[in-house]
Amino acid sequence: MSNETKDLFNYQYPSSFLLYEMMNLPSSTPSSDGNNCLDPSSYSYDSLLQKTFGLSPSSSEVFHSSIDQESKRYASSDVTCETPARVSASSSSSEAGRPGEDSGKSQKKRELSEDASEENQSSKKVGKAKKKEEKKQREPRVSFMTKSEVDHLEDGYRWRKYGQKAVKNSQYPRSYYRCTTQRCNVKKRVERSFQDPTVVITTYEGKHNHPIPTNLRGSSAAAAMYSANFINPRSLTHEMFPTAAYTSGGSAASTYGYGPSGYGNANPNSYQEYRHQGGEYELLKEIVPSIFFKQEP
DNA sequence: CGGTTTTGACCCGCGC
DNA sequence: GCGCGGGTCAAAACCG
Repeated sequence: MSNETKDLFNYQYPSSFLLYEMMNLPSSTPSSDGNNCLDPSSYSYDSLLQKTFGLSPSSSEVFHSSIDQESKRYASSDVTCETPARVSASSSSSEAGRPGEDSGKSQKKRELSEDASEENQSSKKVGKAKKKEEKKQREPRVSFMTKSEVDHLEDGYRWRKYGQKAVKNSQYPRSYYRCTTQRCNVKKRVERSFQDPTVVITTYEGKHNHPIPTNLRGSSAAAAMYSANFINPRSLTHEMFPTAAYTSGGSAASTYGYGPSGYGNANPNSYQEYRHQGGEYELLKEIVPSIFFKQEP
């Protein structure tokens, strides 16, 4: 981590560390072996970090937990990708659902309201079936756990909040964000761990089809990314995510950072910009390099 | 004034 | 079939 980064990091997130997890979602993902674990062979997190973040594995530990569907997220993972010594991230590639996801739901309502109109009658049914398929093939998701006081991590992209829901068994709500770039269907969810309020879980879904907005608040954005630091998440992870596999010696990468603002946005300029970590390694590559590599001494 | 956040309503899938 | 929880919509409020 560069000095600059560090400074920034310390400045903004003195004690934040990042936990991360990448998951493949639906079973439909071509992930290697069928289980929902990430395929270690595909992407070693360490290497990922080193390549994209320029971080060395020794810098921190990474946790990886395989998660199935978010709904079962922290509960299902007995499957676990007992991660060996290294964490691996996998990418699922089902981009199939592409056009959908978003459209799926948005269509929903539109259909409902427009259905009233004649022609939509048929599209309604078709649409539903279609939606179903689309739904099954959700986009790859990547989720990160970051110890931070702020909920909103800045990752360089611009997001618009479109919903918030109370999370069961948690006193903290989950916020839903969508990339504001036109035709970009990337979404992300942000919530706090109910077991450790200091940990923010951010889940990205989809892949950005556009470059990162350049009007970031300078290094702060990058810093932010770094900020989501990683520090020995071990204890945390174990307690919080029983199923999460944890690796020692791995490194963690931070993906985004926050602006000083949190929920509401204390920082006028940074309020809704983050760096997004797409759903997969590729995404990481797309995004990270520009920011992280630069800072590498 | 345009873009974002808030928030209640709605839809859907799933388990019982 | 029903209830529950998750995810999204969209109108209104808010803000720079």
